[in-house]
Amino acid sequence: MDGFVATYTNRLDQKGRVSVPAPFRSLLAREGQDGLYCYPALDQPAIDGGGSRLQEAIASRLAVFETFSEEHEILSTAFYGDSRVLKIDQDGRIVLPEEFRTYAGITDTVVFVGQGFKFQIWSPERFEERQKEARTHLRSVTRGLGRNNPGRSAAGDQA
Amino acid sequence: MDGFVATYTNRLDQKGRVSVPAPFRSLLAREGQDGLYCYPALDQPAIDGGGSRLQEAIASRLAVFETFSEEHEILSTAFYGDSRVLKIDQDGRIVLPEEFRTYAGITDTVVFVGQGFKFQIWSPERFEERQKEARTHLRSVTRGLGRNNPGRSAAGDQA
DNA sequence: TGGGATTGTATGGGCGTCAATGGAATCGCC
DNA sequence: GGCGATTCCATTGACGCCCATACAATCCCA
Repeated sequence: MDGFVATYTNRLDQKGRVSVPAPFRSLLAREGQDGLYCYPALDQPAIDGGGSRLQEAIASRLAVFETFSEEHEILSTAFYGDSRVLKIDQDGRIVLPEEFRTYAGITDTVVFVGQGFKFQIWSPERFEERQKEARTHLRSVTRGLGRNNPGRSAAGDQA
Repeated sequence: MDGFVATYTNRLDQKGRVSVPAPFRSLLAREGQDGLYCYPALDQPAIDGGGSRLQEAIASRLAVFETFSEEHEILSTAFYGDSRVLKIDQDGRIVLPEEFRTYAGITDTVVFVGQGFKFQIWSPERFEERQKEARTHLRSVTRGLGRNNPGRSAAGDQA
């Protein structure tokens, strides 16, 4: 069962470095990646990250369009232009670029959230808000289904 | 999977030289190119640049049209007629020809934008608009529009 | 079974190297 | 010899690489 699972909270140091959770690192290594592929999440103030599977997913979305078509041009600008390949140093850390920290509202602490074939990087505060929403939403859904409270929300707890 | 990824902003000096971003240079080297293949982008005030993969993409794009057909003539003129092979000096810099700077509205700063198999060179001002447009477009594509209609609507597959 | 040792991870900091950039020097064509 | 173009050199600042520390979980062994 390969996939990014669980959430981890790590701190940024003064250089803007942060450790990628070890389980995520070993999964990336298994995908045959040395760098970490990242871009701003489309509909959330967070950063999407992953390895070759994430890249392939993006490439396949572009592949349906004719090369040099206007559609291909503009989408590749948005996809690749906003992406970064972050180098993972030998201690397992990355430096989060300024644009990403701004976009996600990150200052000195980040949350890594596993999402299967990719994961997300959040600021703790914003992730907390989102979790709250997700829980109430989930509760209303389960109530509607007439089930018992199944327990925690899907995204799990702290590591 | 490697391609041109991310955006870099570099300055032109008084001689019109500008550093090609180091990651782009190493990718060009891996493609077995020493020069940088460039031409004015078809529908945008920017310069397309790349290596052998870009040239192959152009060739295969042209190949679908019959030689001497009107489409072939028009496209080959656009792709080949105004193209240049810019020499990369030993410090990793190129000299942007006057025609290119004029076409792209470049004065003293340029933006290199990765687009996978190629990249583009923009003036910062114009790129900002273009980027806004691209992000908006991506959002609208990803949202509601038919995800299973790769052909005519804008959307590809799920990522 | 308890405690010490060991290992792996996260984190902080020092330092050398490389990339970007500006300017000088050299080459070549006219 | 003049002038543009190319090569070479110097500076600076960021980044990668390395080492040190702290802490927790695990293992080993008496």
